[in-house]
Formats: sequence, C-alpha cells, structure tokens
Amino acid sequence: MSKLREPLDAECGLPLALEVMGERWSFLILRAAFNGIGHFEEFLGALGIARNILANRLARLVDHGIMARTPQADDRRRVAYTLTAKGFDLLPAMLALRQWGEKYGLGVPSNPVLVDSRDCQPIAAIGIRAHDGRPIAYTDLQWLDRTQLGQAGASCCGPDGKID
Amino acid sequence: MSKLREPLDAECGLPLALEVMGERWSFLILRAAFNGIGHFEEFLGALGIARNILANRLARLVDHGIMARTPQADDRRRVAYTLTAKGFDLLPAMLALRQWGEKYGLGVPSNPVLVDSRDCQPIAAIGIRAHDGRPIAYTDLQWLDRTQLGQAGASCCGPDGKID
DNA sequence: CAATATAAGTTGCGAATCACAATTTATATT
DNA sequence: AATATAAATTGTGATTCGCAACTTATATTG
Repeated sequence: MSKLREPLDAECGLPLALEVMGERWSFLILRAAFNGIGHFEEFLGALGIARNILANRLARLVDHGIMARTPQADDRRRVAYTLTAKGFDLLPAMLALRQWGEKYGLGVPSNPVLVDSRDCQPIAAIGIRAHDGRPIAYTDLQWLDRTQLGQAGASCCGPDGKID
Repeated sequence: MSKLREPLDAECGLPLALEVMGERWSFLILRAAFNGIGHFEEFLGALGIARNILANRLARLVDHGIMARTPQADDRRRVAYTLTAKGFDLLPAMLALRQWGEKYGLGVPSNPVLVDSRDCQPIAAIGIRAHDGRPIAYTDLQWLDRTQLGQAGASCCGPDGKID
C-alpha cells in the first residue's frame, strides 16, 4: 500500500519508525490502546476517526507487529487489538511527544500523571542521559563515528558532530 | 490550512504535538536541521522532498516556533532556517523514535553515535525513569489522578490506571 | 546599465490519501 | 428463520502529495 513512498534513507532508524508511526492517527490509536481501548467500536468512539481509516490503520499496525489481532473465544465477532512488546516499546517516544506538547501547548498539566508505583512519584521528564543515568545538557552532546568508540583518548570528539 | 482537522482532544499534549510533527517530512526536516542543514536547497537535496512541500513544511515549522527564518545579511536571497529552543526540545522525542526504529528495523547500528562529550560514552537509551533517574519497568507504571499526588499513603495507586 | 545566474517560493496537474456515509460479511441472539 | 451486532469494505467528493515548470527577488558579470 505504501511501497510507492520513498525509501528515504535506510541508514537511520527514524525513517523506519515514521513509515508506520508517521501516519496520521497511528500515535492516537496507540495512546488509546495504552488507555485500555481494545475493540474496533471503542477506538471509533474514543478517537472520532472514520471507520475505513481505523480499519486501515489497525491492519497496518498489526502488519508491522505493533498490535496483535485476536478474535475473542466466546464471541468470534469481537476482535481484540492489543499492544505487542514492540508496540509497548513506543511508550517513551509517545511520552516524549506528549510532554513536549504539554510544555509548549498552553501548559495544560494533563491530569492523569504517570507515576512509579513503588513510591507514587511522577516520572521524570523524558530526556537525554549519559550511560550512567546522569542528564546531559544539549551543549555536551557530540556525534561520534562508531569506529572511534573504544578509544580512551582525551579529545576523542570533534567539534562538529553530525546527526545521521 | 489545517483548521479542518479535528480538535482531537485538547486535554492531552499528544494531539498538540502531532498537529505539527505528525505531518509527513516534519521529523525528517528536523533531523536534517540537527545535522546542520540550514538552507532551502540543502534540505531539498538532503531529503529528496518536493519543493512545494518543503516550502509548506518549513513555513509551518516557523509558524509554530519550531524553526526560525532569518534572511542572511550579506546575501538576502539566502534564508537560514535554524532550530529554536522549542525545536531543540524535540530531540528526545526524535531520538526515542530513532532508537525504536533501530531496534526493530533490521537492527542497523546507525553509525554516528550520540555521545556525552565529557566522557565520550554513548548516551543511554531513551526510557522512562523515576524522579531520581532510576529506570522504571513497564510493570511498575501507574496512572494517578493529579489530586491524589501529595498523599504519602501507602497504596495510593489503583490497579487500573489509564493513560489520558 | 543590461544580461545572466541563483535562492526561495508559487502554480498547475495527476495520483494518492482522507473523511463521511452506505453497504457487505461473518457471527451471535431471539 | 429473522433480527442484531462487530468488523471491514466500497463509493464519492474533498484534501493533500509529489513532480515539473514558472515567478519573484536579489546578486553577479560583461
């Protein structure tokens, strides 16, 4: 269906992620799924999406292994759509987008807060951290060629790293 | 231009973020900008995007304060497009998407690695962390109503939190 | 100054995608 | 057998996309 689109890059994971999640409604369907929505008519009511678009998006998400389609045993008319592990792994990306939207779009606090159930404290803002968990400022970020990784030398990082 | 689209929710930051970044090419333009691309023809060559679409997307990104448009002083034909602070704040979301694409799309290592320039170690995977920086497993996440936040009681979290 | 070159942006057109409604298929209920 | 329900498909018009050619504004060259 979407094979007419450009191969884009293939050297970066971003175009790959956008091939599925870059389409309209994909992330909102995912959010509804995280909310516990699991059936066609539920998605329909929760999102206000057109039927054919919803059917198309769900099929696409299933094709890409982000959601699983399982007709219910007791009533095989009903089809349950559930997140796979691959789909669940999109939660950080979804939260990062959501937090960004909250920060810059009217500053709504967005009532249900995601908390750590062990101490009931809200989670930290999704951000960039060093290997030890320490937050990194944007000015401390560099792009380094993979071949130069293991070297313990001091000035290993050039001044003009590029993002691929 | 896009006012015919649904208001979607307005209670969640996600639809707000998707209004701009959910359109095709938006994230790829952003990636190019992080790469140092800053002029119209550069974007054109780097992305393989159509001229009119690029002009439209850049104008939209500028309208939303994600990029800034500044004609150069020495040659006013040339227009420099640069990321604003708001645009820069999309880096965590972009990296989360990119890492997800890398993880599930052929497992390409994606050569230029983002490192902390202080110790030249690759950054940690973008993930969900507690307020103190400790990573949280998906099973330890709960959604809590904002009004119940300050309470130091033990079982403050119900068993069926929902994402809004 | 006139002619040409360059950067950014616009317009026109066919193809793909979108939203809305009505219809179809398969299964369940009465 | 008749009706109801869940999921998905089809049909139609509007919107958006991608490609190419054109326009506008500024710079450069003879």
